[in-house]
Amino acid sequence: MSASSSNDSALSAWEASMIDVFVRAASLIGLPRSIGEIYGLLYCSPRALTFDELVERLQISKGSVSQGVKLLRQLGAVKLKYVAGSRRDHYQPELSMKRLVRGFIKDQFEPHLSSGSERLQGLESLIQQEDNEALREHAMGRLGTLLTWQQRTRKLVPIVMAVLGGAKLFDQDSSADEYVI
Amino acid sequence: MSASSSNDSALSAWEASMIDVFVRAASLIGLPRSIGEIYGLLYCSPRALTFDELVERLQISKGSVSQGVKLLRQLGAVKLKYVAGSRRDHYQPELSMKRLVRGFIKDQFEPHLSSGSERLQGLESLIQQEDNEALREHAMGRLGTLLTWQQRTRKLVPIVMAVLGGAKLFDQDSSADEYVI
DNA sequence: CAGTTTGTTCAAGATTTATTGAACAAGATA
DNA sequence: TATCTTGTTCAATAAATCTTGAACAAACTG
Repeated sequence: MSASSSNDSALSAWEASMIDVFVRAASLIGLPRSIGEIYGLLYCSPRALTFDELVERLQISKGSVSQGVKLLRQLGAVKLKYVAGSRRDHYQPELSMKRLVRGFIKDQFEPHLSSGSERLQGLESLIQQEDNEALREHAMGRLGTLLTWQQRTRKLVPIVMAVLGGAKLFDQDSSADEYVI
Repeated sequence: MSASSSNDSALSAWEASMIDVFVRAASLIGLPRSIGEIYGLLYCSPRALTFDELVERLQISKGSVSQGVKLLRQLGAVKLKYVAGSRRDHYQPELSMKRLVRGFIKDQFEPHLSSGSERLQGLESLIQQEDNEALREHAMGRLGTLLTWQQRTRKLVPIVMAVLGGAKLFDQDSSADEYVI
């Protein structure tokens, strides 16, 4: 017979291909392959899947599934569904793009933005210790630019969320579409 | 005397701290440490720096500087400045946030978005090979959702660029600020 | 309680990614 | 042409990250 423990849980062609899309998307935002696989399989499935089903169909370890599901739930990308008569956890994917993006921003992006703010605060006093006056003034100017960049980034977040929430803006640059928040 | 070949090119406290900001930012968008270091040092400097100065002040190899500068130029984050009377290349940082973001999106983001489009195209025919009709219809529904997400992402790019370009939008969600493109 | 089911933890191993540095190419200089 | 300067390439090495799986904890079952 065929090699390896062939079970009927193998992924179909379209499932493998759709999971591949999520694996690439995960990699794009710096998340490991297994995360993309787990979310991808849940996204393909018409019903909530159990821990064991994820292990078996994806052929990855229990450890990977456990950690992957943990992070995905933290991001709000996967939710538990309680199924009567079963002790097992059943996992479902979040399907709202807005919530997915919000979860990612809140968990993976905002913390860096906040710690960045603190860091820039401390930078000013270090710059004041520079002896060379011209260089010190130059550095203060650059610090100012950095603060501007930070402010713009902060303003961007709610705008992105608004667009993903279905809001429309009027956009005079792109002639074809009209947006209004 | 002190250990190691101590030269007077060591980074000052504020330089190290500012470079650290860029190293973290680079890591956030999936770029290696050396890229953040190179851009960071150029950002600190009041004048264009040479290849050798980057190697010596950052204490990284010629290979890293060569590859790092190559990518940064590709992203449009670093530009050459021709200096009369010197054969060496002199590098300067791009200081426009809009151009920095545009370069990053064009080089590192758009390609993935484009290849994603192709991939979704092929997915439909794979789904049509699914025997189970209910499952096939479910999969088609999910593919549709994915296409919607892709469209929204594409619409987002020009909006982000517009905001970074200084455009203002009216935003009814955040009560404090008013934006109008 | 003893055994079972379900999922977690984390150190070790596997894999991926980044960095180094010696050999090399291209162009200036003498 | 021979030599020097400047920067690139890429195979080997180092470092960072991910995955595995055995040991463990918690909660249910009989």
